[in-house]
Amino acid sequence: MKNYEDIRIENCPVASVQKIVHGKWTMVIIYFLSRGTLRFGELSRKMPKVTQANLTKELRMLEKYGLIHREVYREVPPKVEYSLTNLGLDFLPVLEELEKWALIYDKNQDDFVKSKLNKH
Amino acid sequence: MKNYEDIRIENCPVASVQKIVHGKWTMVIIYFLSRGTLRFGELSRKMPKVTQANLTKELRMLEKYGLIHREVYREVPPKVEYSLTNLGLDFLPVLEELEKWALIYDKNQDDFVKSKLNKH
DNA sequence: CAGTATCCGACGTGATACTG
DNA sequence: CAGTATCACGTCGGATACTG
Repeated sequence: MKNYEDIRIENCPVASVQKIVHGKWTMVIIYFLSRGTLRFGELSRKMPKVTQANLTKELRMLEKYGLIHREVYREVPPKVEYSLTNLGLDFLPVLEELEKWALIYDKNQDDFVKSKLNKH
Repeated sequence: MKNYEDIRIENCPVASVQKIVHGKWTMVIIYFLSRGTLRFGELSRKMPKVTQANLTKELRMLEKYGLIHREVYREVPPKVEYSLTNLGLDFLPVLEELEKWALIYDKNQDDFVKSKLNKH
């Protein structure tokens, strides 16, 4: 019995990728890069709430996990471009489903609010 | 975590639901509940790495966001059943895409390891 | 331009003990 | 059985300042 309990989370294929979706800004980064290659500054400007330090951290993580590609141009001033890898592109269907669900979720929240307002 | 309302401003539809997928165990909980209603103890046994305290927190969060339903039976001993709401069921396509991607990701990692081993 | 370096506080997460 | 209550610890993320 105890042994069967130990099988546990291996039965959930989702658990292994939790470390990727768990980052606060990862989904947003992938979303923006899905529309095309972006330089660091461009990405940073699209996400003004993220500090450069944290944006760098997240980008490094996504690079490490193989979802994005970092292309450094040895120029002055320096230029770095970020783009999705094939693995990153494969992630887009997830994002699309998540977007669809986000719409449902938002509508649900609206209905919830309205149902409260309509009470009399 | 700061408030997630800030993210919403940045033109990314995904950002608004980040607070849900960000939880370490939320996806796993939804995964298990997608296979049917479970009692607290059953769920807990499937996820032995999660303490009761944290499992409760996550369940309360998912309940608050409307993804799961908590049914309390006033019995002795107490009995509580968790199940997905319609909104929770609507989330399953996201989970399915994520599972598909997890397989690609895992294979990718394998290939990465193999390519390292094959170097001579 | 594209980062680093450093500090700090808030939060997430786990361990343990207790309860109606 | 299904939780609560505490405590402890590590990490995440933000603010600010600095650099090749």
